[in-house]
Formats: sequence, C-alpha cells, structure tokens
Amino acid sequence: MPELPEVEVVRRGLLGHVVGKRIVAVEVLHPRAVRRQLGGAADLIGLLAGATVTAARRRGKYLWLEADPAAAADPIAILVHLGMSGQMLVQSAGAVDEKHLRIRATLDDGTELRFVDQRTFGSWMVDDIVGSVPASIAHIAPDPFDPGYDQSAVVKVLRGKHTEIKRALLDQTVVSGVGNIYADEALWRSQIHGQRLTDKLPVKSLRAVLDNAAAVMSEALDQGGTSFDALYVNVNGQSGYFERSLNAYGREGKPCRRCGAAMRREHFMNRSSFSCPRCQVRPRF
DNA sequence: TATATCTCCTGCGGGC
DNA sequence: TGCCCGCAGGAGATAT
Repeated sequence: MPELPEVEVVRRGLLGHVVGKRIVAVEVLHPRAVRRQLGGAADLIGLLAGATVTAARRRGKYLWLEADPAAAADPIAILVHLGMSGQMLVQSAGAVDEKHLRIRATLDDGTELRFVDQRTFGSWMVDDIVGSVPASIAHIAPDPFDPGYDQSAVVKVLRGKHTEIKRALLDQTVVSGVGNIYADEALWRSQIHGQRLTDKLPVKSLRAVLDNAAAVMSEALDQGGTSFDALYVNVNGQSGYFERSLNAYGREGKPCRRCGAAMRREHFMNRSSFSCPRCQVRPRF
C-alpha cells in the first residue's frame, strides 16, 4: 500500500522520466480515476494537452507534477493520489496495456505515462497551485521530510486532541505520509499501544512516536519502499524490499523481535493493527 | 466543533 | 468446481 516512502520512490522516478517532457495526448479509460476533476475526463484532457511538465513534487501521500499549460497561463498541478493500488508507470509506446490501466498520457518522446490502479481508490486531477501546494491539498499537514515540518507544533496539536494515538497518526491533517503499516511500526518501536490517548501521553512519548515514524519511513525509502505483492511498484515496475524489515505489520502470532511474545492483531478503524501484547500494553479505560 | 463511523472498489483466499 | 463472504485500506462524506 503506497505510503510516504512508496510515493517518494515514484516521485523520484518521475523526475528522471517525465520532467521536461510535453504531454501530447491524454486518454482516460475509467471515470473513477478522474472523479475529483470537477469537469470530468474531458476537462482534464483539455487542460493537459500540450502542457510541459516542469517538476515532480510530493506532500505526504500526495504527488503532483507541475506543468506549464499550452496556452499561456499560470502553472498547473497534475495532482495524483495512488490510493491503495495506484501505479505510475513509464512505458514505451506499443507496450501491452495493463489490465487495470486507467489513464494514459503520451509524451513527446513517444513514451507513455500510465496510471494503473486495480482498486480504483487512486485518482488524477488538475489543480491550481496556491502558495507552494495544489489548492485541494492545502489542508494536508507537512510530512516529516518537509522543510516546513515542525515537530513541536505537531506535538502541541496532539496534546490538544482527545483521541487515540494511532487514529491521530493516520489523520493527514495532523502529520501526513503515515499509513497503517508505518503507524504500526512507529508504535511498536515506541512501545506504545495505538489506543493510548494523545492528551494523556507525555510529550516525550509523542516525540518518540513522531521520531520513530520518520525513522521507519526513512529506512523504508532507502530500501525502495514496502511491497507485499505486485500492487506497489516504482515507475519501472520494480518492487521495494522493506517488507522484510517490518517488526509489527503482518506478524500476527509470530514472536516479537524484542521480547519474544506472540504478536497480536486487533481490528481498529475498519483495518488491522499489529502490536506486541507485552511491549505495548493496551490501556485500561 | 471535534471525533467516530461509513462508504467507495477489486481481486484474492478460505470455507462450504 | 463454483459460489459466497471476509479482508485489504486512504480519505472524503456522513453521523454522533
């Protein structure tokens, strides 16, 4: 599942393959892939035709390509969210279409930028850039690798909330980039159960969770991201290796790598959470 | 206003 | 073999 490290791997790939290229044509093969575009597929196609990509940027799990439109105007952002299964692939013209190909952008060097998305949670949209980010993600908080990230400010927000720490970690308006996998990893490293309340946790613990979230995502990035199957790949279709380094996620019943206790799995927010019953004591309410 | 829950979607695996 | 069901989960919409 693409979280910050996986999106960053994709962004870096796009830097080398797409930036500097002009979009010759765009084809939308599934309406859900452009559901965030107010004018629909025709609008997106019209805005992108002839645009030249000038940069590839990211905030949290959102990725965008900055582009100069064909008609003289302000730069636009091609805002991309990979959802659960989105892939941005650079393919040569004539390559066989992927089964779940949703959008095809043909570039002026003959290659194609393809958006492939099995579960259709991902999307593309064209957006205005306000300040330094697309307008529609202005509410998304900086991620731990953003120059504008301020851990003290995040701790202050957490202390002002009355909610569970894992829920807060997944709230992209508090700190962005963290998803279910890295939230579990950060909490395991911090020896804190995800149901502990943010306003009851000491500042030291909140800082530790945020530090560990940044550390685990940094390590994952170094290994090309986390892949469990073919649903996450870089622009060349290759998978990352961080899955081998996970200490919590997906390890139900296996011994905790710190104390040896059997790892548990709990249902939380309609998804699974993995933790150590000995190192991460569940709070009593 | 803040927090919690529901919904969208597809493919896979397990059970019958 | 084929059908049904649960599961995976990001984020916006809706409910409390």
